[in-house]
Order: sequence, then C-alpha cells, then structure tokens
Amino acid sequence: MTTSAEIAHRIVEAVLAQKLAPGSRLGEQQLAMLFDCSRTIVREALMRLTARGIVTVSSRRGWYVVQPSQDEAREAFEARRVIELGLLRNSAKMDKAALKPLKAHIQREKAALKGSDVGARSFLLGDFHVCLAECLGNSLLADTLRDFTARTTLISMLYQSSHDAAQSCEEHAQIVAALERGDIPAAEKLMAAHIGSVQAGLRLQDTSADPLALLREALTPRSGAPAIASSQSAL
Amino acid sequence: MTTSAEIAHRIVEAVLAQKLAPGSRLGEQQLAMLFDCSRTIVREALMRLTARGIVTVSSRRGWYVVQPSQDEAREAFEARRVIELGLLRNSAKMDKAALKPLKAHIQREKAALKGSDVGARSFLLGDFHVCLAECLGNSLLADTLRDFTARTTLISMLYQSSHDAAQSCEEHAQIVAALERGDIPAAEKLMAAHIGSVQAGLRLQDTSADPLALLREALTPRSGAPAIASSQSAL
DNA sequence: TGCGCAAATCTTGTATACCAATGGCATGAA
DNA sequence: TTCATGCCATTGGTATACAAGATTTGCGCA
Repeated sequence: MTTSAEIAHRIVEAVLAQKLAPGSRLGEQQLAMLFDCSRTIVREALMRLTARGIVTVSSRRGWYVVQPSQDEAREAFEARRVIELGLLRNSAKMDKAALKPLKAHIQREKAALKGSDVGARSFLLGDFHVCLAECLGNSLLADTLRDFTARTTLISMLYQSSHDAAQSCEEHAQIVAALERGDIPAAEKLMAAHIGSVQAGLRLQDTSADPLALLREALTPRSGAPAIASSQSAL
Repeated sequence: MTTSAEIAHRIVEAVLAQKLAPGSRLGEQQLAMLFDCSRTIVREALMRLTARGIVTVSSRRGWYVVQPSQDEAREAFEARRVIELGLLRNSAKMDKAALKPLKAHIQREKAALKGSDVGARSFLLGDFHVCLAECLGNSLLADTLRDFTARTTLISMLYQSSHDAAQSCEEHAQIVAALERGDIPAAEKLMAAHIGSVQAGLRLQDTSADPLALLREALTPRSGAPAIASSQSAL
C-alpha cells in the first residue's frame, strides 16, 4: 500500500532518471497493482501530475507521459532560462554555508559519471538546477524548476539530445566555482551558455517547411548499414 | 453537473477576484451540491489546485484556500519578479499586433476602475501580468504566473495591502507604453518598480521578535474610536 | 460556574461497483 | 487476399458505500 504523493514522486523521479520515456503508457490498473493500492490512489497521483504538466490523459484511452511539441520545447527552455538567470541575477553573494550543498552535489555528479548507473547520472544532472534554486533561497521556484526540468528531460529524450553528461557536469562545476568566488555575472553567463548548449544539442526540425521531416529523419536507412529490403530479398 | 476543470477554474477566478479569502473553507459536500456533481469530481478539482499551490488539505479536517506565511510571501514576490523581469529582458521588440491584447486589457482595467465591480477590478489587475506573459509568447510561464499571481493576491488579502487599484492601473499603462515605443529596458524598470510598490504596500511584521505582533496590531483599539468597554458600561 | 469526559455528528479517505467508450480481433464478403 | 463490419475485452469515468478521524456539543461532577 502506497500513498498518492509517493507514487507521484516515484514517477517524477523515473522521468528525471530517463527511465520513463515520453509517451509511456501509465495504466491505472497496472500502477494500482504495482503499488498495491486502489485505482483511486493512482488516479489521485496522476491528476496531480497532470496539473504539473508531466502526464496527460486522453479521454477513455489512458494516461501517458507527456510528449512536448517543438513549440512547448522552446517554451520550456525559455522558461528555464528566464527563471535560472533571473534567480542568479537577483541573488546576493552567497556565503560558504549556502554553497556547501551545491559543492556536495557536484561531487555526487562526478561519482555518478564514473559509475554505470545512467539513471542516477541523468537524475543528478537535472537535480543540480533544482538544488541551485533551493540554495538561492526560493523553494517555490525550486519546485517549479523541478517540473520544468522534468519537461526538458522528456524533450531531450524525444528529440534525441546529443549533449553529453560529462560536459554538463563540467559546466555545473564552473558555475559553482563562479559562485564561490562571488562572481555572479560570470555565473549567469555560464548558466546561459550551459542551457543554450543543452538546447542546441536537440535535433529540432523545421516542420513548417516539411511536416514529414521527423519521420523522414527517423526512417532514413543509415548509410553503410544493410538495407532492410536487400536482407529480406536474401531470404 | 460540472467538470472538475470548470470547478478548479471557478475557484481560481474567485481567488483572483478576491472573492475567496485565504483560509476559506472549501467543503467537498458543499461544492458538490453547489456544482451539482459528486464528491469525486470536487476532490479531483481540489487535488489539482493543491498541486498548483492554491489550496491545502488538512487530513480529515477539510480543504482550505492557502494562507501563505511571510516567508512564502517573500518567495512568491521574488518568483514573480524573476519571471516577469526575465521575460521582459529576454523578449524581442514587440510588434503592433502582439501589443493589441495588452492595450485592450488596459482599457478594460480603466473601465473596471470606473465601475463598481471590485471583483472584476481585482481580477483584471492580476490578469494583466498573465496577459503580458501570453503576449510575450510563453504560455507555460503565463500559466505559472497565473498561479503565482493568485498567491500574491491571497497574500495581499492576508497582509492587508494598502496598494490602490488606480495606481496599479496607471503603472500597467506606463509599462505598455514603454513596450509600445520599443523601450524594453524602461519596461523592465517600470515593472520592477510596480512589483516593488505592491510588495511594499504589505504590512509584514517582524514576528521573530514579537510573535504576537499580528494579533496585537489587529486587536489594538483605534485611537478616537469609543472603547468597547465604555459603550458597554453605558448600557 | 467552570472544567473534563464522552457521545454524536460531520467531514474526509479509500475501495469498489457499475457504466460508457475505445480498440483490437475475428468473421465474412468482395 | 484484402477490406469492412460487428462483437468482445479492456480501460478509464463517475458515483456511492463504508471506514476512520476530528470537532463539537452536551452532560455530569467538583
């Protein structure tokens, strides 16, 4: 038996750890069995997540992890940029104690990079931003940022981000270093570059010109790989 | 019979119109009767609003409109400042068409100021900020801002804001005027001043020194008004 | 008259039963 | 062999029944 808050938390964690892909089906009955509770509790959790923009419900068909459109992707990154840069700009110089959790976080990121748990790695890279907001003394924005980070994580999965973990970790470390020496403007610049590079790693297509671009890209045979047709004709 | 989305919408509107005070009780059965539906639907709406930070539930006691603490009040205003200023800073120069809804909004505000419907007045003054975010092309932040505005509206009610509607409207008009002539930095400055003046109008107490300050303030007899004791002794 | 305890009532929390709609599958016709 | 049509199973949507906790009210006692 599990509480609805726990279920919601677990789903968000799974998204942040890239263990739940966009579009994943979240059947009420399945979740109820998995967490050993009634569908009522599951529905409660799913409705809360709907309000947070992490899952959607299609009437009489089922609940699914959201699949942000390209436009929503743009808005999500812009939102994160606005919040994180604004938070840094508005912040006073941070003292040693406030920086401690951030430095510990960086250490955890580095450990996860060496390890093999890609879920933990993805989670920590996203959680850095939440942790930063928390350290800057605004838990309201931290919570908001958690949801937005979940969104951009889903976007990265959906649009095959080419951004790599080691680079993100390095950029996080630089941001913390800038904060440590009290150079807020530098931290802001680094953060802008960081978010920009993550966003730039997405493979967004200009669907206005060619609505089939996404499908075409996905279904084009890789040069060098044997064409499916030929291997079938060999049977 | 009403849908849960409709109920949630109506409650948020009521908060923005200052028709629901912080701490108002929202009984499931009462709402169910009012909207002619079952408690299930009402609970659905209330849980969604809980996720948005507008209502809270106290176990087996009931649902209530949130009463933000002083610390939450600070965070809410900071969050709005971060988002709205960041949004303005990040925005390109707006074209005529994009400004049209904003100018229309200002007209509605002015009309409401002349009229007697204080609910509509309060709603429009808060909705201006949502409308602005929408016009700047980010509906994700607009939705977030709607919730935050509901929060600051509740805060204004709770801490007896002395800010007056006419001044807000005037400040909104100036912001739109700055946007119209393409002067983004000016718009940002005006917005900062506007949010600052609303926040400054609050009667926040330093409860760390005197935990009874709020009660004392509320229960101190006004000088010049007849003391209750004396009028009772006259009976 | 004031205080404490107990019962009754009210309100939320959870599970479940039933209903409606959607999607898949099978069957049959072209 | 393919496509269309209709039936069946699965899944979400809603209401309701029942359980548990909290508050309030009323009574008795000091």
